[in-house]
Amino acid sequence: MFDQFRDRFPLDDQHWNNYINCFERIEVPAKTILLNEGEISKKLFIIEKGCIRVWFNNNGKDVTFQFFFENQSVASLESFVKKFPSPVVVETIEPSVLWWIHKKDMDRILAEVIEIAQLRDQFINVLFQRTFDYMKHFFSFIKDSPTQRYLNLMEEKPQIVQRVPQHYIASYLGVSTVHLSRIKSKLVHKK
Amino acid sequence: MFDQFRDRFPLDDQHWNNYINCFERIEVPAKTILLNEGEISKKLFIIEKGCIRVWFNNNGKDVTFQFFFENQSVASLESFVKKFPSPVVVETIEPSVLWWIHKKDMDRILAEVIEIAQLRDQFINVLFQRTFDYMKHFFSFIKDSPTQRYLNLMEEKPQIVQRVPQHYIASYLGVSTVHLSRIKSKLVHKK
DNA sequence: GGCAGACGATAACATTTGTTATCAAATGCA
DNA sequence: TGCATTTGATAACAAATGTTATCGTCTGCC
Repeated sequence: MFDQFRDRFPLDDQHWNNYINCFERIEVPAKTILLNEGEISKKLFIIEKGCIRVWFNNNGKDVTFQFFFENQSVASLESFVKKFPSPVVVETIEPSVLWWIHKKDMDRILAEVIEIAQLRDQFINVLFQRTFDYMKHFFSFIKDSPTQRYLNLMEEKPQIVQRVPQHYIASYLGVSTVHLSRIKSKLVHKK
Repeated sequence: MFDQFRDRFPLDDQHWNNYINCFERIEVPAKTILLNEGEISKKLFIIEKGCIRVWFNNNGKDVTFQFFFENQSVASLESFVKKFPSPVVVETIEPSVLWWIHKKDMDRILAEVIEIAQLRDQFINVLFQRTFDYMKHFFSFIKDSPTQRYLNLMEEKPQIVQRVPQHYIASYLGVSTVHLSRIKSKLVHKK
């Protein structure tokens, strides 16, 4: 699982093994809630197999706003970093195989690792990249129609369209399930 | 202008003065374009007086997506950091007094300053905070009606409502100017 | 002072999107 | 296998929002 990341980290084997031993492997069924609204996040997850959605309750309707797949790490970032009650629920969509690490271990690793200039730069790059991704996603809400957002999604993240139930995608795109059906139907009709 | 920031930086006066001497003061009229779409951003601005909007052209309509006021720093972040052609235009709304610094100076300062643990943590915090702000703004597009977004804006950033022409606010909220007028009119009527 | 352009309100109409209800197909599970 | 649940399509209607056009006011500027 971790081998694929090994060469990005200029650490000796002892440190490296020490770090990856902090992770624990679990297997969970679909619809497992990994973090509930209002909880304070203590775990960071990495997905070996499966997928996860992050959503929140908006006046009784659930609104999905992120999807994660294999090899991605997942947490309610704001809650994990700042110890705020999580505004979101983290939940598996498919039966999944996950690795998790406790926040106190993660903090310790980060504190050590950030002294290494190269890793620090990687870390800062990741933070920038995350902001850019949000900006981009946000842009598309301002400028694109729901139909265009759906087309973008198929183009840019086909995994989501293929693996995720459609009603989750609808709320991710900011439309009702009925309307997403209409959008798909119109697209097929035009061909 | 820079005194207000002085105590946050554990630097000796020589370094500090050296850094702030990299900034240059300019006065510009309203509707001055500081960075155009497609340009690569070389300057970071700090606003002493005035306000700035960041917008982009979407099929002939301009869409505003950020406002900045006194004491805030402004750049097309993605362009400034990654040297990409800017997707956005940076433009003054009011006649403004600005301080700017060239990217090559900023990079040098950052490289020096990031070795200081305390400043590095501040820097990382700013990056996190920026991401959280985007998430929050984005959330409100998914979950709130345009009316609610307008109410939030009045509550959270009254400066914008007070100082910025309404048609810019409309595109910032993701509605047409006509609809924003309707929203305001309904709110007044209900009182 | 007067003029051009920017700004904002409003009306009428068009289009998009949401809501509710119903049905069919697929899926999971006992 | 068979039943309950989930998922998705569609229709009919309601509500929200966009578009175009018109008008009045304000503002900066010569």
